Amino acid sequence: MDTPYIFSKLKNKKTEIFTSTKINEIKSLRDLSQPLFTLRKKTLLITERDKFNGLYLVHSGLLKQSHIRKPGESEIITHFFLPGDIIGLDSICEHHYCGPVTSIETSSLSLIKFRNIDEYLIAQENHNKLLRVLSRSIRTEHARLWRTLSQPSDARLAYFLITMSNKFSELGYSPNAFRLAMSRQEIANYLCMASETVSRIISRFENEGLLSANRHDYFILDPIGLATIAKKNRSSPNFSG
Amino acid sequence: MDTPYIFSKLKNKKTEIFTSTKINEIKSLRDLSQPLFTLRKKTLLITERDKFNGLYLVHSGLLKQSHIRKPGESEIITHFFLPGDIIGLDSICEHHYCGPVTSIETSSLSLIKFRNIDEYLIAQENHNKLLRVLSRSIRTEHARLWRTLSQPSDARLAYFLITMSNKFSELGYSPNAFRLAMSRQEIANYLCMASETVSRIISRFENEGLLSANRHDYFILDPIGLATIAKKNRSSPNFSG
DNA sequence: CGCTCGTTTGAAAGAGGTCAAACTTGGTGG
DNA sequence: CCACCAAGTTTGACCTCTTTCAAACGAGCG
Repeated sequence: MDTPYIFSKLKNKKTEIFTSTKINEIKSLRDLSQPLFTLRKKTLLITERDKFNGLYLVHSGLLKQSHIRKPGESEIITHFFLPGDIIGLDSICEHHYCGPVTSIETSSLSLIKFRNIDEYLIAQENHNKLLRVLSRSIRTEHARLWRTLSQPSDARLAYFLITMSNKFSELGYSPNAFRLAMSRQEIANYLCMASETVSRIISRFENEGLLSANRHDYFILDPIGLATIAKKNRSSPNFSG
Repeated sequence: MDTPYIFSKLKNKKTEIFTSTKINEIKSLRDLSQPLFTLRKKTLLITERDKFNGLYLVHSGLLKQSHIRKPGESEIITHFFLPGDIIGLDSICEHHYCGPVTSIETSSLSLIKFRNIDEYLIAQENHNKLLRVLSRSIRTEHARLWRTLSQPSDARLAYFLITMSNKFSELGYSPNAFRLAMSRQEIANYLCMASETVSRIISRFENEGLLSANRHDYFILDPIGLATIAKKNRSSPNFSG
């Protein structure tokens, strides 16, 4: 199947709408941030040696955070940051960021500067916002990692695609037709699998009529079927629901 | 090898010392908490339906938090809580706790009540403490899960034992001789492996002279060798350091 | 003393990783 | 405009690790 017509739309859509109820707190954080700036693709935003100086709010584009590995080793990707995501939550009150952050495609961001956390957060209101965001972040990250950890690779990938789909949906895009700028290798590193496995499973999904994938363009044909695979897990093959 | 002499000491040691510099913030949080209470072994502290009403500070004993699974499925253990740990960090500003929390052995705890988070956290000081604890918790949990996720099972188990060793060391106990009240099955669920695999790897470690394990009592004979196994990973067999 | 539950050990099967080769695509230069 | 090159992707064969199934073992408890 060729690239669906909707992809051409997606590629040009540059809006930065924050429509999700989930990110209400972020909206107000955005008001406190510095002006937008643009980062060209494959550019380092944060190096491993940068000191923590604030949170970055992603307005458009895609970035990744990775762990430092020895040369020759495959990189470990800990986060993909999409529009609406916040970079640096795990580094508040620490001296340095967790790992280098690189843009995968051209992205626009704004900085919420933290010269001194105590100085910045004088308003009780800001404190509470931040607490909420942090606590939610712990929960969702933990849930995501546990899902990844405890499930076979097809379920991991299906869950990843559904998560992406939901994110795009929240941002006002189509949940079933989207472009993922990251490579297969990067998806594999994010999900802790070999890139060959990602390829194989995508091929299998295509054969089963669940989705259509052409390089960076994905088209989910059977969201329910995909969700069924994402929910299945090792210890309960006869899953019901 | 028989149970080393030190175990008898450990079993009777009921102190609740918080000597770690890592948990300075917790110390002061403790001052704000309600009196101690005791929970008998294998007792539910938090059910899946309990509404969030505060953080629990563990003074002694051992508890586990799990995820709700359908009957017949093996449980997923997301956390073990040792003395000095805080239960509920991922549930601040949420309505419910993440999953049921059960004591594995007799434990003593205190509650830091949060009738209303805004009411409780009037003092800026408390806010900052909590921010620090939360941010650190995101980072350490993330690191732990990534380690678990990306490494073979022997490295997972070695890392788990080292983590336990460090925790006991921080609490003022011996780092090389300790009692873990959880069963093999529970360790396996925590590390996302089959309990048989845990058994096999422990046997292997014993044969290799790395440790001696007798039911719930563990005696680390070669901490450096264990650390080497914990650090090795899939993509770099020729690890150096 | 015998029961039960957790643990250990063995054998077989399956999932995923590694290695290697073929293929596709986008960019470059003639 | 076309040929070529480099990088990413796909596919196949093989191998290793882990799980699963099954049975034996051991300790604690009535």
